Amino acid sequence: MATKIGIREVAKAAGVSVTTVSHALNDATSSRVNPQTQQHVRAVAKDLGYAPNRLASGLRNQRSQILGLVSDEITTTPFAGAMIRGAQDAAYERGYVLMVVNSGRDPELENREIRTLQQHQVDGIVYARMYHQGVSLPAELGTLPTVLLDAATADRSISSVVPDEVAAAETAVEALIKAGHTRIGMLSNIDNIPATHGRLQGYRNALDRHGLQFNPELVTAGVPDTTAGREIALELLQRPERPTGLFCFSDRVAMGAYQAAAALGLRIPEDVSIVGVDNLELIAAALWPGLTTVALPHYEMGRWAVTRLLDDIEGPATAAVQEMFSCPLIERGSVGPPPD
Amino acid sequence: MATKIGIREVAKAAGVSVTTVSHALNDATSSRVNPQTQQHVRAVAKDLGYAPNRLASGLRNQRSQILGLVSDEITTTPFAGAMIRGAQDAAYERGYVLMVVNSGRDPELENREIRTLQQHQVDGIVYARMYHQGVSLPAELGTLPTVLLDAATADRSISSVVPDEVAAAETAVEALIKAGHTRIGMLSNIDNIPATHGRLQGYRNALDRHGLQFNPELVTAGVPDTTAGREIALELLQRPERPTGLFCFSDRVAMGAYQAAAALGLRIPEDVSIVGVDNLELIAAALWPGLTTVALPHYEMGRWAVTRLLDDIEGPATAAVQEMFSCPLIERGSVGPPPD
DNA sequence: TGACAGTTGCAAAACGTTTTGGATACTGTG
DNA sequence: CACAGTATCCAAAACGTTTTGCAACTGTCA
Repeated sequence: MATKIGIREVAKAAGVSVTTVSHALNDATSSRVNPQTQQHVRAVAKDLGYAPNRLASGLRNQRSQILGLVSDEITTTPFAGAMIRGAQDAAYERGYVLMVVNSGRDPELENREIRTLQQHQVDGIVYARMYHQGVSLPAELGTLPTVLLDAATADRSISSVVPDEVAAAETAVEALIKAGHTRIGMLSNIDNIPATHGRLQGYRNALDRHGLQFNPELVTAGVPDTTAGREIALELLQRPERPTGLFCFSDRVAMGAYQAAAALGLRIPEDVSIVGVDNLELIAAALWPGLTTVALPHYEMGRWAVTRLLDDIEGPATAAVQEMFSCPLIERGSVGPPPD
Repeated sequence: MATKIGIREVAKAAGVSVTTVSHALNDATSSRVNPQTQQHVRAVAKDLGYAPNRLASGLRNQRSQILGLVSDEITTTPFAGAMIRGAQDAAYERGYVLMVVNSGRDPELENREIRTLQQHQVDGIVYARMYHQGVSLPAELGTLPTVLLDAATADRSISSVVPDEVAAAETAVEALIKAGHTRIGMLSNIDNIPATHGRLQGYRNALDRHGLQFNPELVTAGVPDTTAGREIALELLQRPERPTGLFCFSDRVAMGAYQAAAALGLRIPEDVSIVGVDNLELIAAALWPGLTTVALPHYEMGRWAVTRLLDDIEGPATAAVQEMFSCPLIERGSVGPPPD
């Protein structure tokens, strides 16, 4: 730990110039250095525990090997972890590292944070939002390569990735249909976001596809949390023609449905089957019986976002692409045949 | 967006040297520049939208203004978000930015990641672990300033912050005692971690302090998840002398206790009162009635960790300190007077 | 033997800052 | 009028890399 060892120390120790060291370590193919010297230099470098200073090389190369990840409230949700891990893993594999920054809902703060990232010369930015339609990007981003995570721009001008909400709902509802249910209710969301419309659409698609009639009487909506879920489920389950299957907007809502069923003395899945959306371990695996649900692929989306970003940065320019990820069904114990 | 504007562009535009620009922008106090010129330079810089290149200044100053945050599986838990946000907020306020990296359980990967952070010349590292005792730091860290988040070293050689498990349990159990309970059971954890011992200790302390006898018959332990929680709760609630209050190792375990109570036809809190630990919104607020629990202050611990780290980095050397954070009681609806 | 091509190595410039050690002009003093 | 002292500014070096252009050497061929 005497002196910080840099490229000159290696050069001195190996008896060559810094130029040669640099060539030996980086340009594997370059014929500017004798294979023997190269090998020697590498050995010496390893011996000394040489680690290049990335500030210096970033400065010289105009490439920091840093990616910015800016996000809004999404970091307060249980999904944040998976998304960020996906992004990180992908970045790591390609020699990049992530600078994570979150702004809550404050656009002023967000702009300052973006400027900070730019001062650190990030090579690109992953812009993660709670999925709303028509996100508009802050002007600060300028020409910096960017991709949207869990959101999309109205004009489709930059690449983005979101879950396929429609297909997710179809999968969920079809799980009920395949179990034999024909009177399937939905506990929907009142928020005007893509997930609401997409999942409702998927619900209708699945009914249609299997020759079941859509019945507005079987759909209610509320705030997508457990308390509201319990209330609207209570109401729905007390309608004269009680549904035997319930498609819930989210796992949290489904938890409310469990509570409602318990309050009414209905057993799951014998009396009523339930499926959710999200696959929140904390809830889906904890409920009793376990909740059958479709998983939102946050890890995979995080991965995709930085992979795409790095392709943009390192490769030739290509057209923006809007990606949709499908959501697999996770079967636990909340779906069974309908009572007769 | 013609040419990237650097300090020279500002200098040229302001009709002064780069030296003067640098002085004008940084050294507010230095008398090396005439107040008028300083003001002028600043105006010009703002006009041009000048933003210093932190790679360059980092290189020159041997200070990157970057902090590394390395973590293990903790990023897969629901707590990660809050911890990281706390750390980030504190960093941001002092002009630093966070590089987040997670290694799962792979020490090999972790070492490589730490080396990467060092290549980026991070000024210090927050090392976040699931709270185990006697964490040992990877040798790679060398002399880099480090603070431990949610863990502590055996030798107390570096600063660390953990929740005060004992006090947390005392708070929780006292909530039951104050409501009038005298037969209080505990659903404990079988893992050999500080949380297990600390919370058990706190449970005993609280009983002692209020003249209640500790009764081993009222304590069972299991894996700290909902399924196991249900089972051990079922067992405990069927003992001849049924406890009227239950102190649960965690909110997930408490959720299992809710299920057990429901299975036995016991109402909460009329027949049995329950308190947990963690304050996981997803569970505690969703249960019905809401779960009274003590909150683990992850956000605050994250904040403390980087604040302390920055003090170490920027200030004079001080002795390592082991910090314990207290855990406030969050009252919802699961505690009431015991049945008579 | 001399010209030439190919190989291998190096010195030096550049990336965008910060800071040191002057230089210059101005102020007042003896 | 010379002089020290002060205020203001600047040129140049440095941080640790990468890369360009050039030099030295080797061997080949006429």
